[in-house]
Amino acid sequence: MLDAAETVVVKHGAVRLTLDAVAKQAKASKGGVMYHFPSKEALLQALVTRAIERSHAARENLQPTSPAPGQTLRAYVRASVGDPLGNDRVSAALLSVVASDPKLIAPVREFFRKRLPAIAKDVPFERAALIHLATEGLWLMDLFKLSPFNKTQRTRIVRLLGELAANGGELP
Amino acid sequence: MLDAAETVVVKHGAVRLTLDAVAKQAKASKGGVMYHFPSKEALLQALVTRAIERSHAARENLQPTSPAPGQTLRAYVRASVGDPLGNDRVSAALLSVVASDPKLIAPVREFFRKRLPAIAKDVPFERAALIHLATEGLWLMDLFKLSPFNKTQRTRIVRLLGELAANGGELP
DNA sequence: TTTAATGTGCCGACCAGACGGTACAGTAAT
DNA sequence: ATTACTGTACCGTCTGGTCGGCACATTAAA
Repeated sequence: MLDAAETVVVKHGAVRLTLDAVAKQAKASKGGVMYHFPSKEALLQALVTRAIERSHAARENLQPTSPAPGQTLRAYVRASVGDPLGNDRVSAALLSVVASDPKLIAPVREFFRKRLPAIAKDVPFERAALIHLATEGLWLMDLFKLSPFNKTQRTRIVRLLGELAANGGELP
Repeated sequence: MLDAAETVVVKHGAVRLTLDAVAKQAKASKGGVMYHFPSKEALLQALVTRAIERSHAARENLQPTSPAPGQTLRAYVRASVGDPLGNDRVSAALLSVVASDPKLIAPVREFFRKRLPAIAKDVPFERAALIHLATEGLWLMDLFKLSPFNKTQRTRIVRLLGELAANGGELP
């Protein structure tokens, strides 16, 4: 059922996430959808929860073997922007709708709040903050298709972010 | 008329930007709104154009007197994230709706594409890209109320961005 | 063993409200 | 007469949500 909802969101965007559309995609009836989710908001909440869990898992899977400083931050960078919009089209499509509802955005905020200390424990604050912001910036701009960088430039930037995180490299 | 639309967007969010709501806010009739804008999309387009112009003007107004390298980039940083969500609540509220419509997002993308070379001409590419991304990241996270930084931290970050842009400072 | 009762999972028709847009008669100023 | 609206009424569509009911399975009673 949630799979069907995600398919709809990715295919037609979150604005067109309709109970009917989900029902159709799931080869069920609207009544059937309403049976599982008491309201549309409940459905959206479930989607958000799932997206958060997936994002969390994506980073865990890239967790480094070596405990050298900055490796966790580097894993986060790779998990987030390693390949353009590869992993998480669902979050991408969801965000615009979720953003306009305080109830839905709250768990996402919580997720972000907890993630920062988890990934940046062994890196100086300002460096970690900069890398974190740039990574999120790139992710968000990709999502809105707003990024002014071409493919080559993007690759360079991602590499730079990884180096800054792990090797303590300096900016040119 | 556009002022009224902006008021509605800021007060109730862009999802509730209704022709009726705009008419009511402008103390006019719906017919009057439709007289000026043939469709709702036209109204949204006008709002987007206005927001872009305002953003452009905000940066121009902070244009530096000295032509030292990085000053333009620094002005951009200050104009964008100098104070939290001070200048441009309209763009903020608009974005979530604009993002889900390719026709509306296109001019924004164009704006971004042209802005990057304008602000980063006299700064090494990787440095400029990093500052640009971090700035946009901070702006977007502020907008979605997703930023995990408190006020003190935010101030530090903004200062860091300015220094990296202008003085060629290095990361701690 | 047959029959009745209860609960579950789902269907599909329908409803009420919101919204974009149309139509049109009227009006006040230029 | 033209322009720039107002005000009202209306339409079609979309959407979230409700509601009665159906098929089926399990359980309880006769």
